[in-house]
Amino acid sequence: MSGESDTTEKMTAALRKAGIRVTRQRIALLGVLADADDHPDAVELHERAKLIEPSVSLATVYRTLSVLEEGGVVHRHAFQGGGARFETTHEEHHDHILDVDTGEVIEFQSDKIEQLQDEIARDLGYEVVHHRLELYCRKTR
Amino acid sequence: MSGESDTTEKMTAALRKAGIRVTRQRIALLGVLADADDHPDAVELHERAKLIEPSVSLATVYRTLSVLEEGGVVHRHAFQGGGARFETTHEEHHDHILDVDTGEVIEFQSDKIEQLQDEIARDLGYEVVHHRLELYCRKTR
DNA sequence: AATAAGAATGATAACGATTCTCAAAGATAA
DNA sequence: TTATCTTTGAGAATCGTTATCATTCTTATT
Repeated sequence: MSGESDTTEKMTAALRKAGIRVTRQRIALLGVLADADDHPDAVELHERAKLIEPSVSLATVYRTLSVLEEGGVVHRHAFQGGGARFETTHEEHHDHILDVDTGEVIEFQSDKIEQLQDEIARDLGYEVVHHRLELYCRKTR
Repeated sequence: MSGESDTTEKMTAALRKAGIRVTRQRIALLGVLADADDHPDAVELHERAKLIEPSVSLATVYRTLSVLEEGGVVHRHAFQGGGARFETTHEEHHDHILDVDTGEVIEFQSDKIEQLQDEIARDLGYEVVHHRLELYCRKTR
């Protein structure tokens, strides 16, 4: 039996793997991110991280998010209104539907759209470095 | 022969048509927007408007841009990095390619992509209210 | 385990883009 | 022309985020 939680070990390993120095704050924040199945902003992540590691400051949350982003561990999204929101990098690329009434975020993926994007760019003499596709939607009921 | 410029008359008419009160500042800003073939931000629009009407303040530029947006006269875009950028509402809807090296903005339009978006949303029980599609690209040479 | 060197941290100031406040000036309709 | 209501300029305030800096912590090396 170890004194360290399973999550701590996992996050430590993940940080080392990404070549990022391991600190209590980073373990806490990465744990929070791994647990989140929504797309929280920095302030929300700060709230959650404080429950695990009360000393984390908002400045460190922002700094760590940038570090994790550079390390390819998280993605930053700048949806309309409010600040940036984050999610851990998982399997395949996806885009987002945003429910304009509830603020809920749904992920989707379409090879067809990706192909069309490449095609359009190519025809204009460009290649796509990255893109942003957000559908602001309302539930049809 | 009129003492008023042709542009002034046109902008005045456009404002009245949109049900927006006519002021010197608004005429100037709308004239600048109509002339712009790029996608300037508020500060840039302020610079240009001051050449026509030196008294315009940045606050009024922001206020007027919101009014014009509500009136459907201009569109506001929040591209990555920096502040919002604006363009007059012209003919058909379009999306944007952004040259990541030069900052240049190219417009494009694809019915196919629009259709696919609607389809994807529909399948998930949503209808698209509006969307954001930006391709961050590099010239292939 | 002790250490040295560099990196990360918390607190808070600073920042850029945008909005708000409020008294003064202006536009519109009667 | 007047009365009413809107818009304006100047600057303060706000929001999300980044920078500063002295202190604390990680890490690699003993």
